[in-house]
Amino acid sequence: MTQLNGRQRLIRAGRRLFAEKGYSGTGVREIAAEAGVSIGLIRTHFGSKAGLREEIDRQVIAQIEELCSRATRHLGTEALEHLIEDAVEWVERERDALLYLRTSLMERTPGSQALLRELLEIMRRFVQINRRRGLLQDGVDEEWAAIYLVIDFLGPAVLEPFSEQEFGMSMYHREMVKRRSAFMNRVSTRGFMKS
Amino acid sequence: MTQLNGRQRLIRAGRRLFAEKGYSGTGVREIAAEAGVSIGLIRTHFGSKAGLREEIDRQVIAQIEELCSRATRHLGTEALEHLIEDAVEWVERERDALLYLRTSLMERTPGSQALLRELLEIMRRFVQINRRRGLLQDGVDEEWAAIYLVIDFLGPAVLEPFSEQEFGMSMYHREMVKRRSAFMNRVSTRGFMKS
DNA sequence: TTCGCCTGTATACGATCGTATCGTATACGA
DNA sequence: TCGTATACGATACGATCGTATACAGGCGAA
Repeated sequence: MTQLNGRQRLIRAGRRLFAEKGYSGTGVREIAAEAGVSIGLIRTHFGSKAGLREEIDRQVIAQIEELCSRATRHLGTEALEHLIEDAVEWVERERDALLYLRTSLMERTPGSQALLRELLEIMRRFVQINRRRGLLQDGVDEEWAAIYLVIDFLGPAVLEPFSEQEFGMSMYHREMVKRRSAFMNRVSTRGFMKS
Repeated sequence: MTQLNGRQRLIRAGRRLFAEKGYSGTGVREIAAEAGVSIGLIRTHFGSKAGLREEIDRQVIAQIEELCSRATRHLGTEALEHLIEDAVEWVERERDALLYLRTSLMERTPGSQALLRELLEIMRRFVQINRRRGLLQDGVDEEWAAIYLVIDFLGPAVLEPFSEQEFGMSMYHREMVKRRSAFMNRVSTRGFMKS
């Protein structure tokens, strides 16, 4: 991290702090201090605090797009498993990005609307492709299937900050993921309750 | 609303503004203005801004507890339908409370941890009862079933602020709810994809 | 009545907010 | 080696933050 320049360090620091304490809960002095640079640099590179957020938004949205579109190249329940596994790997690599995504979604950032739409579009396409391949059960409400997939993608992210306390480990811990993957696979093909 | 006293009006105003713009995004002057009282009254009744939030937390948590425990007195998929329908009625009556719940959960309020735990406990009990009555399929991961239920309860709340834009109506609009209820019923008993 | 209490208002205070300004150091091509 | 752009720092400014203080009217108990 030390070899990063001021601009990149500000992005890192901003992403982490916005994720943890929210946009309006974080001051520019705090960001600059964590990045180890002076406050003025925010203005130099991003114009303002809001400009910094926009840049962070852009980068995180790009990561999510990449993540989802790579996983949904597969089909059926296999694609869902890929999505979960890719998400785990991503979270291990860029945990701050996930928590930022979560916070941003809750704060109704300019970028968060775009992010949600992108997520919905990806899931809609996924459902559509699977229907064409005959992998969808008959009579399924396709729009709700897409919404359902978005919710189940975001769910663990929403619970993540409470996960250590409630379950003793991260929602993206290998063991947790294995159980989640098994459960989701089962639910999506057979359900879990008797009718 | 006009016949409410200062204390109650502050709670209403705080709940709405915290829900919309977050805790640190909302100033005490704004709350007092919306409530139509003076700033000093926050200190009189709640000691501080944080004290006001704690009081709001208490009230919203109580509402959620009431909501969930009433619905889960029923069994099986019928209980899930009840939960959805009760939630709709609650949202129609107290829309701000739902949005507050959402925001609070994202901000990791002192109260939000308690709320999530309560939600988990309710769902765990629900799963356990259904297992005893033989309404659960064999070999289901019960802990994950509870987590899954929490996620699917919170999901629409998370999407709600984007719902009007993305779907043209609230997540708790009758039509939306009907489709959601049907989809969730189907998924929980049969899934939606072929294996 | 008078006292104390409760609800409520008005305003002042110090801290912190985001932003603007001005400064220097370094790098690099002409 | 000069000119200029870029990278970065120090500090000042006005606004707004949450909180504290001072005080006013209403009301029941003495």
